Amino acid sequence: MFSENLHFFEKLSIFLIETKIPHEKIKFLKNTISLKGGFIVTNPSTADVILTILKSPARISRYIGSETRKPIVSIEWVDKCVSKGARIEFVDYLIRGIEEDAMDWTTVEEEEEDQDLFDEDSNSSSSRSPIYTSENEHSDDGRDVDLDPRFLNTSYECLRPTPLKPKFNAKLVELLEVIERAREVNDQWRNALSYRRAIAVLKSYPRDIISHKEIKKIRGIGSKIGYQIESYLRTGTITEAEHILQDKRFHTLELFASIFGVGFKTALSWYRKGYRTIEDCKNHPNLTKAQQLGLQLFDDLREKTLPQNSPFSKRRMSREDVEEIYNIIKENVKKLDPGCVLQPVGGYRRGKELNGDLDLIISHPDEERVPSLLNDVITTLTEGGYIKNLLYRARSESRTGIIDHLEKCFVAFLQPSTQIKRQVDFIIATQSQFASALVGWTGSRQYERSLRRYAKREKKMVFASHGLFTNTKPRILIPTSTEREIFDILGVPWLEPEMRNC
DNA sequence: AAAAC
Repeated sequence: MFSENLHFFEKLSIFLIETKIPHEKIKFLKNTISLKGGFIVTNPSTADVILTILKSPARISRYIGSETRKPIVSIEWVDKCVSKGARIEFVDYLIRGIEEDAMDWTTVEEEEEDQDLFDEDSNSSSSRSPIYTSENEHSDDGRDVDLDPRFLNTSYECLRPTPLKPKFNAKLVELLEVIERAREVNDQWRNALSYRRAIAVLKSYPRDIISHKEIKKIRGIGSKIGYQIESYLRTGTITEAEHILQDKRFHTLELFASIFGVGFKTALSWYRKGYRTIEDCKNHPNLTKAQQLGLQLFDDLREKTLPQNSPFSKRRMSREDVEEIYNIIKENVKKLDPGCVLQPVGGYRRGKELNGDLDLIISHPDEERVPSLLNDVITTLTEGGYIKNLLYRARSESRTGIIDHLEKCFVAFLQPSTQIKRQVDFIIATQSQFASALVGWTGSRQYERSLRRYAKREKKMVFASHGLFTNTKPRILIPTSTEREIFDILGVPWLEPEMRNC
């Protein structure tokens, strides 16, 4: 005879930790709470209950400070109340009850030490609670689906093949890439990394994701991205990605960061100064040497970080463009010294159709010849009228401002057929460095990241583009002569360059 | 801070 209690949150004051909850979901929670008679408070000490999606006590304590006398409850509790039409007990949703001792949870913060290495948004699949329950309990994407057995569920991307163009989940990958770029351009690299890793999973997954239950079993996809994927499965899109694509600020930041010599921090600071166009940037008072060149050559080199479908990137190189340039360089370098060994690397070697630059390793069997090699190559190609500008140069002996210990030079190279200046990166390696330079400069960025992490954590070795070392006090070089040998020593499966596109 | 994978 009782009708449903429509105000089952009556007089309940709630403090909501919004961190890691997708915007949509926050809106839904706030709406539901006030609709059902509850209210949101901005101070945890005035709340009856604290709602969160977070699971790490150390993490939660950052948002509620020393407040330990309140129950902390998972946001799923709200979903459950809605579906039951009544306020239900906290018990099954308690992250921390009131009686519990505050001691064990204001302590440890060590989980963060591996920041570069571990995705803050990831979790081990076993310890995960079912947080993906949507407001729509009857959506048909909720089937419990096992992971595809062909998929290697690991957080090391270098252990599984990742093709350049995913056969599955392509639209989803595209949307998540938008969000990843937005994070990157906003200088949230840790968060961008979370997306990067989720994208890598989806690109290597051997079939379309069909259920959010499937997603939560995958290592490397945490709660927030899991939610976004769930909403993608329901609606066919991710609203945040759609919003980003409409956002002028995002496009401007991407444009600025695509200037050679301008990174995300500078792009942000210029945007905050009110700059909106490339012309605005040109008037900036103290441009660095690199930025002056980047702006001067902007129309030639504009493709640095811009994705293929960006309105600003029309000048990426086809494989034929790259080959034209490569053949010219090869001819001239061989004429200079027939002993030189040339090896194109980077995205071109991984099979990319459209490339922003050409990365080229040059080596020589004679160690004595190597130190003068780069100068000679640059001189020859400059005299030949090909190299028009030097963009960046790093000598192996300089200790600061060096990407790795290999000598290298980035130049603007005039492509004869198009008369467009293209970026060519020369990397010099001795014969003993050649194999690791090959592995290190073929990429992808994410592949290299996971390879180094795997070497360090699983094998107690340090992999760098100039060599493989033991991870000991004085590092000891482990000699390698081929790419396969490096893979064997590290114990990672051999992957063709085309399968390192994570 | 930026250049690279």
